[in-house]
Parts: sequence; C-alpha cells; structure tokens
Amino acid sequence: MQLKRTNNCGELREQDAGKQVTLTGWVNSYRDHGGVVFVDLRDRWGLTQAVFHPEHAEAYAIGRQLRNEDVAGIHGRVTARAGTAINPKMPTGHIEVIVERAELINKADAVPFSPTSHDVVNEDTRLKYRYLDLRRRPMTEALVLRHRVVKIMRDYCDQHGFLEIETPILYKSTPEGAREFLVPSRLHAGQFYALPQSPQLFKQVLMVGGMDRYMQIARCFRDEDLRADRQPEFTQLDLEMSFVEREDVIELITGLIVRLWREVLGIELPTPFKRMSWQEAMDRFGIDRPDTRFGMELADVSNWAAQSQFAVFRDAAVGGGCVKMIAVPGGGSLSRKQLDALTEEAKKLGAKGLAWIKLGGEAGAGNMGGPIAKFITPGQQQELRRLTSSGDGDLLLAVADKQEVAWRVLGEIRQLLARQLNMIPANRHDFLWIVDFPSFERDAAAGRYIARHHPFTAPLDEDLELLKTNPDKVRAKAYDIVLNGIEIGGGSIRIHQRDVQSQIFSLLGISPDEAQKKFAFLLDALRFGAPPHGGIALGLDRLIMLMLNRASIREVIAFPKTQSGSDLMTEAPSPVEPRQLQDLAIAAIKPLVKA
RNA sequence: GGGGGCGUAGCUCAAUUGGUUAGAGCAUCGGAUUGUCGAUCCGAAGGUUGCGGGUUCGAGCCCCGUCGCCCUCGCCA
Repeated sequence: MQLKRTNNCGELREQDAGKQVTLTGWVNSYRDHGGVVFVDLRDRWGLTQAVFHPEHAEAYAIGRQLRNEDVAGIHGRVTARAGTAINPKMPTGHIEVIVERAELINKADAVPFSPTSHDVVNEDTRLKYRYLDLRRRPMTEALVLRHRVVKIMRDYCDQHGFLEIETPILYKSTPEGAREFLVPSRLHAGQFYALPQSPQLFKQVLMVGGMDRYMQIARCFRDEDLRADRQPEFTQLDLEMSFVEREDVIELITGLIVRLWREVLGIELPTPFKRMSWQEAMDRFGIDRPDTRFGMELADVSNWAAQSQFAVFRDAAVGGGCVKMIAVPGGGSLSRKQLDALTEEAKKLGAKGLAWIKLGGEAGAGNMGGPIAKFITPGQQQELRRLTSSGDGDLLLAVADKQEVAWRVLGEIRQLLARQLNMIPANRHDFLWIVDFPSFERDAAAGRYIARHHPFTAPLDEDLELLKTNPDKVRAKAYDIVLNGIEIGGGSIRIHQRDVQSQIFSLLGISPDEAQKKFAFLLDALRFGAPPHGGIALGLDRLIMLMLNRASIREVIAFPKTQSGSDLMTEAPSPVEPRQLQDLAIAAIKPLVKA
C-alpha cells in the first residue's frame, strides 16, 4: 500500500475544497464515461466521489480498471462541485476528489452479492458471506449504534460507582432453568464445566466480596431452541448493587434508558416510567409484559355471566372459573372467516372456544348479533356494554375458562388483533416496570413449587410470614422492564439471609444436601457477612434491536447463528478428531461424522 | 419433538392446466461513451430448478423421503 489516508470517506465538505487528500476504501460503484471515470469510494464513515481524468494518465488507467468492491486508494485535490454536478443526496455531495495518483490496493473477485444492492438478499447468503453483509449500510449502522450504547452503559455505570468485573465463562454446572452448554475437562476426566446462563451467582458473591457495585457486558449461554429474539449466546448488561432496595435499581436503570434514548436516538422520554403490579398487568392485559401502546383491555364479566342464560358462561362463572372479554373497536366488520380463524387460534392456545358478539351492525343499532346473542336480554346487554366500554360497531370476544387460560388466550388474541387491525401506533416507546411478581408458581407435573424468577429472589418483607402459611400469595422483590410488550430486562433484590434462603430451598423441594452440593459457595458466602443487594440484567441484543426497529436480533449481532444453531460462515459446529475426544475422555453416542 | 412457509443463473425474481430450447433485471466479461452519481447504449457468457427417489409419453410444477433457511408452539429458573 503506497497511499496512506489523510481523511475518511465521509467527512469532506465544501470548506475542504483545495486540500490535497488521500482516501482509501472500497469501490462502491464506478461510472466509466470514456473520457472521465467516476468512482464512489466507501468506508465505514461514508462515500466520496473520486473523478479520474485522462490528464493524469497513470491514475486514469487505474481508475478504468476499478470494479465493485476492489480496495483502492486515491490521492488528489478536493474540489467543490457546481450546479447540477452537486449530489444533494450525499453528505459529501458538494465536493469530489480530482484524482492525481491512484492505487489498486487489492482486486476483488466478483462478489456473491453486492453490499450496495437494493434487493433484499437471503439471510443464509448474507450469513455465509457476513463480511460482505457487514459492508452494507444498515449493518454498519447497527454495529456503530451498538458500540455507542455499550459505551454509554459503561460510562453511566462508571459515573455511578460501578466496577466492571469479568466473571468466569468456564463455570459450574447448576442444572436449574435453561439447558446448559457443557465443556469437558481434560484435567478431570469425566467431569465438566458449564457455560453460564448468566453470571447470577458470581455477581452476588462479588457483593459479599465488598465490590459494592458490579457491572459487566456479559455473554450468556443457553442451549435452548432459537427464535427471532433468542440466540444460544447473547449479551446482557449485568449489574448488581449493595445496600439498595428495589427503588434504587429502578431509578438507576430508568436513568440509563433515558440517557440512551436521548443521546443515541435524540428522544426525550417522559419519566418516571409507568409501573404496574403483576396482578394488574394480568387483569388488564392477560400477560406479564403488556404492550400498552393500544387499549383493548380485558374486562372481567364473571359476575355478569353468573346471571346469564348462556350455560357456557354461567357454568364457568359459578364453577370456579371466570369469563373475560375484550372489546375490539370496529371489530363488527370482521368476517365469519376471520372469526373462525380467531377461534382456531384460541383453541390452539388452550381455550375450549371463543365466543363472539357483534354490537349494532346488521342486528341494528343498539342490538347485538352472533350465535349467543339470543341468550342475552336487553338489560344484560346494556350492562355488558358498560362493563366492556363498548358500543355499536364493536366486537366482543369472550373466553370462559380458568383464569390462567382466559388471561393467556385473550392476552394473545389482543396482541394478534392489534397487529392485524393496525392498532399499534408507530414511534411510541412505552416503557413499563412490572413489579410484585408472585415468588412461586406450581409445577403441575412435579407437584411442587418452582421459583418464578430464581431461587435467590427475596420475598416482599410483608409477605415473609406467608412463606409458611400460603406460598401462593408470596410476592417477590422482583421487577421486569418492558418496552412495547417486549421484556428487555429483569432483576430482583436477593436474599442475603441464610435462614430465609434455606426456607426457600425447602419450599422449592431442594433438600439441604442438594442445596449444599449445588450452591455451597453461595450459602457459605451468605454466612460470612452478606450485604443486602440486588441487581438487574438488560438484554442488550433486544434493546439494540428495538432501538433500531429491526425484526430480529441477528440484525444487530455481528456473527449470529441460524435457527439450528449453526454459524454458516465458519461452519460451526463441526466434527472433531477422535483424538480430541480421547484427550477429553468422552465418546459420542452417535457415530462421529467424518471430519 | 410439533405446526407453517420458502428453496429456479453469482444476487433478486418470472415461467399459463404437467408440454417446444427454463426467461428478465442486477452483477460479471468485451466494446462504445468527457459530468455521472442505482449512469447510459451495444454485445457475450452464465442453469445438477437444494439433494435422492417415484408417478407420467413428458416434471421447475404432482407424490414420498431428505438437507438447508425462516416464523412459531413446546422449551428459555
């Protein structure tokens, strides 16, 4: 490389006219007019037009050879463009560089796909040639934004007294929760490390170690099936604080989010963020991460239904279940086919059916239509309209079932319809804290309690007594932060007293022996002076995805894996040499694929 | 493990009811071209229709299997 750059390809402006500059980059496009050749040179910062004239014969000869994605350097004078030569679409469109010297630094083969193409290229092709994909503007933008977000997170935490501390990637297997990736130990034949699902226990130990405030941009690993917003390895902003209560964590994270939105997106978020108990979220939206950008909230009409002549409603209402409804604004225009599809969806979600009532419409103003309309008296109808805040033209959808089923089904239908009927306003950023989660839920299969968050979550002080009498009613010092119906983070205040921790373990059916075996280090730590502490983890990939309004976290990860966990560029996972297995004292049950 | 969608030239797509030699744009290569900026014009080359099997006189199209990618349920304390 003879030419060393003096500037990048995105920064030259009219006031730079007259300067001698050197630029390096990739050929974004070339336009050969015979007597003059235009080449747009691209780097991470932008595009600059280079102009080759025959007067500089050597440079001109090189310019004519340049093709897309060649790496090239140019040296010449920045010149202001005039009149129609100005390209107002480009930040550098008021200038160009008249090339005096040029260098073809590295010729590129014809590329499988063009980074500048306006066609949407298949994702598997993009992943196989990720380095080409990364040259595309949207990918560069995503990684630049991601960098800025992480930088702000580090700065913010630093300003609030946090230490960034790395925790081990080779970790102890604790087979609770998500399936782990295992790493065989060569030095301990037959034993394994696990990759951490999260640094949860280490960060608690750091608090006992007096670090007071810890943060980490932490990689986490979960060997579960993938989704658009789930990768086997993903990144969290993980943090933990000592001598704090729930409010401290909520306030800290609110401040961070506000700063991110302000400095990265230029959006001023109103604070404090809305807050809702888990119970309220379930009652109003049927889901613990409600999307509050639109209404269509659930109404409990059980008392009304108990008086109804419609047996399905009455039986559910008086038989320990409930009847819940949503009113779909303007939903009266839905076709029979659409209603059947919704019913099908409801059944898939576990409901026995989906009752519907059309208000007004063909039945006439003030009347109702649909298969169950005949069971409802005019007086009951008035009451129903009041309970569901609905009117002519609306559609009522009802589920009569156990509360959990009604919540789930109507919660899902609500989201589904909102998307179908375009009820979700664009450019809204509805942040929401969900608090007061139940500590436990019953595992029907095993007939025992399981921790809803994790077994180290502290119960609310006023609920401590209920641990013995009524564990179902115990609420946790846990909190989730939700953005537009997507959970972007969650955390809790932890148990710092050993006796409370033991109580929880026994409630969860984890014997003292078992607890000692799995979590000895934590239990020990809690004995030797553990400060009250709590923390949170934010899903970085999801956060970036939402900030950029992308459809999948793969769009904001440099080298993501496919749905089957493959890396199409490196072709991982791959077979290994039998020798390697031998060293590790392990054998594959299925015959080894030939390496 | 279940449900759904997709797979045709390097890329993005088309191909009537199963019917002639599988087409187009972009990219590539050659030529023309002194103000373009998704340059333009002329020409050329480019195909195991993911793979395997079957049905048929005949399969890109129908059937079975398989591989890959995507969405989703289960799963993700």
